[in-house]
Amino acid sequence: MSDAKIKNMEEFAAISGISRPTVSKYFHDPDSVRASTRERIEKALQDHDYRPNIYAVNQNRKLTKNIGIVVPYLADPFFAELARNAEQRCIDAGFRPTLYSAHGNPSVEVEILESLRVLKPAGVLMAPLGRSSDRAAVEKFCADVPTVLFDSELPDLGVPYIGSDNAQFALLIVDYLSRTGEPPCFLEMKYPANPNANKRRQGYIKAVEALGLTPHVVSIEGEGWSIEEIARIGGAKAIAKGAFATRSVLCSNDRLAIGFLVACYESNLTVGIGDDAVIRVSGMDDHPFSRFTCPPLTTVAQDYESISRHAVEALFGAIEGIENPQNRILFEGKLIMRQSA
Amino acid sequence: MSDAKIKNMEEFAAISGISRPTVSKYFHDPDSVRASTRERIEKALQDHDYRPNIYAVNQNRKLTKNIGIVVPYLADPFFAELARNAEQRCIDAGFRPTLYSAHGNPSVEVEILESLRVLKPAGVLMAPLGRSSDRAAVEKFCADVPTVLFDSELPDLGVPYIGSDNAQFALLIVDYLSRTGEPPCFLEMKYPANPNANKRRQGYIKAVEALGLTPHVVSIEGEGWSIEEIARIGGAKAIAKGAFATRSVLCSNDRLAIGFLVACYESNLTVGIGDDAVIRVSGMDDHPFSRFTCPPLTTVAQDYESISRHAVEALFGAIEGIENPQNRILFEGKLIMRQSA
DNA sequence: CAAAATACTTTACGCGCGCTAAATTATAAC
DNA sequence: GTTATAATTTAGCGCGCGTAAAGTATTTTG
Repeated sequence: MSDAKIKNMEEFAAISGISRPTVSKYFHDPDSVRASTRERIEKALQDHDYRPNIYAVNQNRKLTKNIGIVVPYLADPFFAELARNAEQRCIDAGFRPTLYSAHGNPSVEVEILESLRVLKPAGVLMAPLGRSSDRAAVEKFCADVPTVLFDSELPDLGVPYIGSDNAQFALLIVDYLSRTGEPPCFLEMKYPANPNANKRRQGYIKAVEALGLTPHVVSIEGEGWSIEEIARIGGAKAIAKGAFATRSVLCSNDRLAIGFLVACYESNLTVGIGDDAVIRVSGMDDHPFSRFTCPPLTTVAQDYESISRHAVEALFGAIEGIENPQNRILFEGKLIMRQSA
Repeated sequence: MSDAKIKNMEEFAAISGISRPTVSKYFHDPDSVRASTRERIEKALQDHDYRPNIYAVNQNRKLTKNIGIVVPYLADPFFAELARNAEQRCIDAGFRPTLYSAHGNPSVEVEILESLRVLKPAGVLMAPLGRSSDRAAVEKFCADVPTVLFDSELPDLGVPYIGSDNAQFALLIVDYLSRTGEPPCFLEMKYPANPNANKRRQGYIKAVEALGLTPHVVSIEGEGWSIEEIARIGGAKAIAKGAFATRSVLCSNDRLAIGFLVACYESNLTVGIGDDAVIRVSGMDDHPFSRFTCPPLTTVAQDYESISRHAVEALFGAIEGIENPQNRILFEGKLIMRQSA
């Protein structure tokens, strides 16, 4: 490794004994040059460690190799995992993903889109905040940049969407809980962040009614992304009021369930399926932390793998201008039985 | 808002009636132009929504406004929070932060540094993986790019470091636990990911010995970042073996404690300070989830705020070439008393 | 072995903006 | 109103690379 630093492609081309346009071609696609020239370039590359200036490259290419990955709340390990998965797939495909979190804030979400425009990304993978998202801003962005939405849908936007079949989630776990004990009540936030919550509630009601039973929905106050804390406070109140008609609670998502478990603990309700337990609690999502609650949380697992894979593939399709007829793909969940229910 | 799209600064300058160099100056620093010209530019900006091409800008500036924020494991909410905090501060200072996670993988960490070189960032804020980091690669990077390390130190690297006074953490909580009950045993991973763990163990030993007592360190097997799972498995084994000499366990960090709480649950040990409790468990870090365990976790809170603020400030100093004599700043922790101990 | 096909080289321009020096205003100070 | 000062304009080069056209070398084909 020579320490003589190479300034630009011109110099590097001279050193490797190949013309600059050919070297440029090589960096764009190594297989596009003859094997013998490729070898010469790669030999020079070993000795001199040169890399094209990314700014000069992107200035001249119509399309950059950048991909934006936008999630609503990165401090939620659920989104961190989804983002990580998608990120790796983009890298493997030769793109440069960049991660953004709206931190639960709609104006931050809009700012992210603005700053993404400047980056002229090839495409964007976006899990919107949901209800609080600036629909118009997102719609306009999607019209300008190939975008695939995931996790949370913005209805009727005409943008490709990959997510979970939330109604099926509810059906699955209502079925299980009803088979193994009392049918569940449903715990949710009164003003949930995204439309998934509504679909889960509807799925719950339908599933319970299909069993000829009466649904019981408990909606608690509180907005924003401090979901565990909202569930802890609201859950304790609901317990004190005797709001739960049965000894089984299905929470709209795992973070709510985690908070509700604390509420139960603080209300001296033993949770689980043991003899001493007085209440069963379950969630939905298979949040990374759900297996480390006490007791470990019974839940419905999102198909992380399939969602991220299909989202990325749909994006690559959109980037290449392929109109996918299947504009909306939903994946089923799997029941994860643990000790809480 | 006219829809006529502006191609470049030349065109925008013509529309706003100001010369291009002045417009350029404005974008570099709005206050560097006369108020009256600033108004004219901003008026044109309202009508036409033009933004300088970021690639052309960065190609010509010696120094970009990019800042890299590198953390070892973004799916850990602790790092997500630290990153978020630092990110916001960078934005407020007019920089463009980009978030990277090594996902617990040393080779990914090196790749991040490589790709950061290409971005020619003004500076980098890095929480290294720790023990598994490629020291040589990090050292070389730090020599080339202004870098501030935080959370986890790479000793004797001569790079500014902002972190916590881990020995003080241990002292604080050993003191508390010993005052209110039996002195704690110390639970840790045999091969911890970063040097903080060692300092905490040393602090624990010193604190216990200062009380004239015998330290008991329990080191469990397992490597990597699945810390809760490691603690669950290893903790259960240790419990079964009767490895804990006292009825009080101090875990090296909150994630270990969260896993250990599950081990206790599964071993039918009631945790807490109530009459029925047989063991007290505490952690260190004040992990975002530590308040939602059952029982809520007693811990020592890292000073997120101070760490991120000082790290960012130290970085800004380094960017401006200011040699800070105080090359290493440690912050004290605060005792957070909850129901687990 | 000649012709055709492919790969490469040379030349040259363009991308959008940073930056500078000199000339020309506009503003502030007296 | 004159000066000193600050702000702006004019003019033009340079950054590093993409890309196109035309010519030359190499490989493939028959």
